Amino acid sequence: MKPPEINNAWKGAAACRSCGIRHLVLFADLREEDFDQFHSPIEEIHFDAGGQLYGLDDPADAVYTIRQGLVKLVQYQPDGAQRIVRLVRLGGVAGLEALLRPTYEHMAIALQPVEVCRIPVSEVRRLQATNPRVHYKLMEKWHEALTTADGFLTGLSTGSARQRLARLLLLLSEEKPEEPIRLFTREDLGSMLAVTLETASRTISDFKRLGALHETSPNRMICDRDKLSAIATAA
Amino acid sequence: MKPPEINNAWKGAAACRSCGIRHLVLFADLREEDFDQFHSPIEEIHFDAGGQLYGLDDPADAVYTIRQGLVKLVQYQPDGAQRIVRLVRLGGVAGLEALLRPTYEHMAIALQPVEVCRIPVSEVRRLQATNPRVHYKLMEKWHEALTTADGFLTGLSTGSARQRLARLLLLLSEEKPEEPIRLFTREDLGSMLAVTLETASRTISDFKRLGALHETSPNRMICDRDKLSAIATAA
DNA sequence: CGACCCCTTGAGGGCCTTCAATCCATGTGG
DNA sequence: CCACATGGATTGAAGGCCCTCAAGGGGTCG
Repeated sequence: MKPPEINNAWKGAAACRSCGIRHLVLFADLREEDFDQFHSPIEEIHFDAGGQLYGLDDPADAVYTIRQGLVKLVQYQPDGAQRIVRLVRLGGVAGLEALLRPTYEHMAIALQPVEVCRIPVSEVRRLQATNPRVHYKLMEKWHEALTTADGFLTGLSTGSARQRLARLLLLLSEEKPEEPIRLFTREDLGSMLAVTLETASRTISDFKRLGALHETSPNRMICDRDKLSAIATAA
Repeated sequence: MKPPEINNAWKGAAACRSCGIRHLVLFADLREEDFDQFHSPIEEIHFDAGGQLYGLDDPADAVYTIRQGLVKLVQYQPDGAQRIVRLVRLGGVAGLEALLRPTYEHMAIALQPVEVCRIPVSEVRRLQATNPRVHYKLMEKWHEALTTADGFLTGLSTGSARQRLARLLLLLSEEKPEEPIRLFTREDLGSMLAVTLETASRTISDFKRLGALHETSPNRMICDRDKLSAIATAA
């Protein structure tokens, strides 16, 4: 167990006013004077793949909006194994429980190089109290998280391992179907689909043989979404 | 397919002021004058087991707080099979998406005789805008739903069928460990644990033989929580 | 009493897990 | 520059758990 590298970097105060994805996140519709009211700094932070945004039971004093990359939310099963309960992508928010609880209820880890905005809870609380739109956006984010969780339950936790993996790949490739997707470790794949890493590996290999996946460079895959759809819904 | 019986009954306008579980639900901390502001009636409704609170894609114009009984939230899997994604119990809320979406995203069915309060969306919206405590309670309910979903993912969708069933039984018996719990159909059990109804049945029988379950009357079981815990965490 | 629904139990087979060995890329130290 | 250690990926073999198909049991209701 070597100590983790310095895998996050503070990139300076965020420029919320000119944020390119503001419409996706909490501060859509803020007015100029709202920005002037910020008391605590909103930071833009980079994490390398594997970097930890926050840990289980860490003091929860900020929520994180994802500007780029992919973050996994992990819980521990009764037997101590890990289970990935959600993925958070561009525009998504991690750590919403910080608004209600003193500590985080998951571990949040970057699956790819990630850019996030770290927003202190105090700011979110103040803004949602005064600004109904922030309040509405916040509820949308809760709903988003819940919808994702439901999707994991119906899509990624039922059916054969082949079907589950195919559905996950469809999910990962839906934004940019033409571009290759970065796949993560087989262990992560397994703990997302509730199968072993060996099964994940075998199934990936199988998909490559079938032509449903095409590996352009190590762990970068182009998805044949038609073939994957056929597998995902197969009897 | 016979048409469903008349299995719900309007029980009159709810007496929110004197509600025994008000501290659990959305209207904790309302003042007297808030109640006077109600425009649409809040109804108290009874459903028999099997009764449907709302269906998938129904127009969503109310949220439901559960006063008694157990409600399942059901989604359909890609192959058309049903999947129970959440259970809602005393104090829980079903249909929160009504605040954000025009239609419901699940089917909500009573697993037992159920008492609910049906609260029109318009009332919730108005109250949360003016009353920060309602707004806070609402967020708590979102969080509650998400926590339940996470529990389903980590506890009820991983491990062997034996472990999953044991965990579910622990969940169902945690409120009143001494009292027998009503078990639902093996099909529902299966679609909650992502196993077949036969496996659910076999495992129940097995638990009875082991003494982990004791059947007092048909489908009423007393749980030996120690034995179930041992099974739930077994290697 | 028979129809119906749900539960139970059996037998066979397939999928996935488990244990294990090998391969490959990377990085470290000699 | 190469040997070696390391961590992840791949593949094999054996076995067990769960699914599938099927038959029979028990309760309820017309």
